[in-house]
Amino acid sequence: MSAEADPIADELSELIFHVAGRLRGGFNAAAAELGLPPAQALVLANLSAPTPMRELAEWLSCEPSNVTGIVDGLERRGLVARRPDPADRRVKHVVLTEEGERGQAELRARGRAQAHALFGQVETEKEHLRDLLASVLAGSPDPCKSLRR
Amino acid sequence: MSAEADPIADELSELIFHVAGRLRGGFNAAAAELGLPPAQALVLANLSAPTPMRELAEWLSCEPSNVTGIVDGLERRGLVARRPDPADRRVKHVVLTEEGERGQAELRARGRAQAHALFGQVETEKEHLRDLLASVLAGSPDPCKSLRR
DNA sequence: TTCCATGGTTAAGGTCCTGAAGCTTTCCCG
DNA sequence: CGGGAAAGCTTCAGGACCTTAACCATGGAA
Repeated sequence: MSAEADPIADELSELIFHVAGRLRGGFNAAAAELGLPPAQALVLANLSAPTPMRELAEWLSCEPSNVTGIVDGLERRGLVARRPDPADRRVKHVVLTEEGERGQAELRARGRAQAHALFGQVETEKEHLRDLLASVLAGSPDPCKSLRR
Repeated sequence: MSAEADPIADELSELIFHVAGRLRGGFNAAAAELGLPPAQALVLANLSAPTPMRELAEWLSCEPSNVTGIVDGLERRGLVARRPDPADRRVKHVVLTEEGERGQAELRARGRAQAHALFGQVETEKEHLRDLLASVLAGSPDPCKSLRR
């Protein structure tokens, strides 16, 4: 149990939080302009293929009962629909409506613009930064599969 | 309005979110073991000098009315106290109790351990990673002052 | 068939957050 | 000096998020 000081790691945590906070702030602002609360916007932005509720819960790292409410909100706004799985009538797949596709495109466009603006600062070192972050994550296993594509 | 693709920036956003999520997950777990909800733990971990409510609100990027509730929680648990400012009787300074000092030490120790574990992966490049992240943040103005020390 | 596991929902309870309204205290300008 | 505007904090109403426990319907297997 190494109790070394490692002040650089402390700094790194703080920096990561700041950068993530900046990104999340921008994302939430974009979501608010579409009249969407953060969690609903997060799902909308990352949903592509029809996805069972349970899978969404895993991806969000929360309880399935919570996902019910979030998807309820998206459904109420007409951005998403529940489609029963013909093979297993217990599961319901969440799918984008056409309105949902538009909202997703809007959110993703804003996210891309924001990322481009933020990381333009390190234009010449983007690949390096990416590799460093990736190797940080490679340390411990992360069971989160991507929801996109 | 450059609408370039910039797929690296997209990747970077996702990576930042993942790393931050890992950190936040660990922090929240540590907080939960102390019986503290996330926001209260966040304040406890970062509070050092006596701090007016308004300043806390700025640091948390939220409305002052919200801070009231969070500090109420910490006060209810005996970790924090409200001390009136003798110079301006409108303001109340939030200060740590002895119990609060202990909780803060515990939270910070866990945070340090976690950061060390995570960023040990890039041992030889920590400084470089720090500089890259710092220059990302240098891009736009961030009015958030540190609460520590 | 019977039993149990699984996917999803409901209900109750707590935390976080906002906006509007209110209180006290301070500040400033006439 | 006096009176209004402004600042700091709280309260209230309302919404969103999240967890646990209980429940229903379906599926699978002994």
